[in-house]
Amino acid sequence: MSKEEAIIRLIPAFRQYGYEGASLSLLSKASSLGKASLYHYFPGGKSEMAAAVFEYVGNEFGDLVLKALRGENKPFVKLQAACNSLREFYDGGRNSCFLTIMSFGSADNLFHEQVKARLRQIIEALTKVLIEAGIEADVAEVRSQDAVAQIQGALILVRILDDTEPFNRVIKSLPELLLRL
Amino acid sequence: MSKEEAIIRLIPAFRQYGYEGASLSLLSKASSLGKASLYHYFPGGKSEMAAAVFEYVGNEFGDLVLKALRGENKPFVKLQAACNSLREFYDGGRNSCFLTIMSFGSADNLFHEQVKARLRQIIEALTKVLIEAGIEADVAEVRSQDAVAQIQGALILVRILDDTEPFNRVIKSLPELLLRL
DNA sequence: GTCTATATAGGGATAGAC
DNA sequence: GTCTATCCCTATATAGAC
Repeated sequence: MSKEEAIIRLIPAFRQYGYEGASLSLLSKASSLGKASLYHYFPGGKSEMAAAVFEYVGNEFGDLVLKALRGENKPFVKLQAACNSLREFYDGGRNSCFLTIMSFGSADNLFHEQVKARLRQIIEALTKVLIEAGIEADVAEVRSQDAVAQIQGALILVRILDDTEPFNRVIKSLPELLLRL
Repeated sequence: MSKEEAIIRLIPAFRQYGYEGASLSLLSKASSLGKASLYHYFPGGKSEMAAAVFEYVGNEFGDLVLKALRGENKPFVKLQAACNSLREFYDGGRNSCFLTIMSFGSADNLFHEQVKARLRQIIEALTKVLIEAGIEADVAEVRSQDAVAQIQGALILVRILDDTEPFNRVIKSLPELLLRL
């Protein structure tokens, strides 16, 4: 098994149980690897596993969502593409966001700066598209922040209410909401 | 020390570290009570402590925020009052929401239904005010959900970005956003 | 690279004195 | 009602065989 494969198998465990909740026995089961094997790939232990997962998922997000925001298409088209990618990335709202997961408990102590950097990157990419669309810079920034908050909040509602509708609704309305006059 | 006092002292610990992250040693320090004393007040152990905290905070929210949504004032006035209470309740965005905290890891297994009930209660109370204001029922419900999501998301942004502005902005714009035509 | 077995620390929880 | 001391279990992490 490759390290990448190991990381991929760890993702759902951290996603569902959070950093503290994902015990090594649990991670071992989830990956079908003995504890010692996990330590072979991640000598730094659990925190290194979480860091690897966080980085991997972050890159995935970059390739899938942020990529859609770059390029030469019209802003509205790019936003629509990004929203489709978002739906895929979050599995229609069923996946929790790692930024949220990593912002609690001791994970926050360990990863605060990295999480902050990722979030800023997302907001910045979104802001750029809005500016392209002719929206004033400071309005664009605020609106991007609000959009990200809306998504994060929707993901929480989905978890709690056992209903993916809040997420789908947000995703559907997002491009127009962002580009409103 | 009364049980209520014990609960009050436990609140910040659970808020900051989450359910799994709040170890008994930590809870013991936070409350200035020995572990055995904690078990005197909460024979059911940590889960009972969390349940008590969750209930207490929920009641606090009811007395402070939901109360503002009842009564005879005009909808817009009630929403403004509720937003002021929200700002107080979340300490300007510095407090995380217990609904979010309790929706991860094993806390989710333990408290899922209670968390869901609380969230529904909040959405319902909000929806009722919007209906009073003449908004159609299904629009009102959707808009209430979105508002709650916006707040939850803003609280996450605040945590991650170390900046309370996203929360304050949402709170400020919420009454008009909810009652827009 | 993966396993079994084990070391060590910290977790939740209890007993019993005061 | 609060403490000290302690129990048992699980958690993280490591050793060493294959």
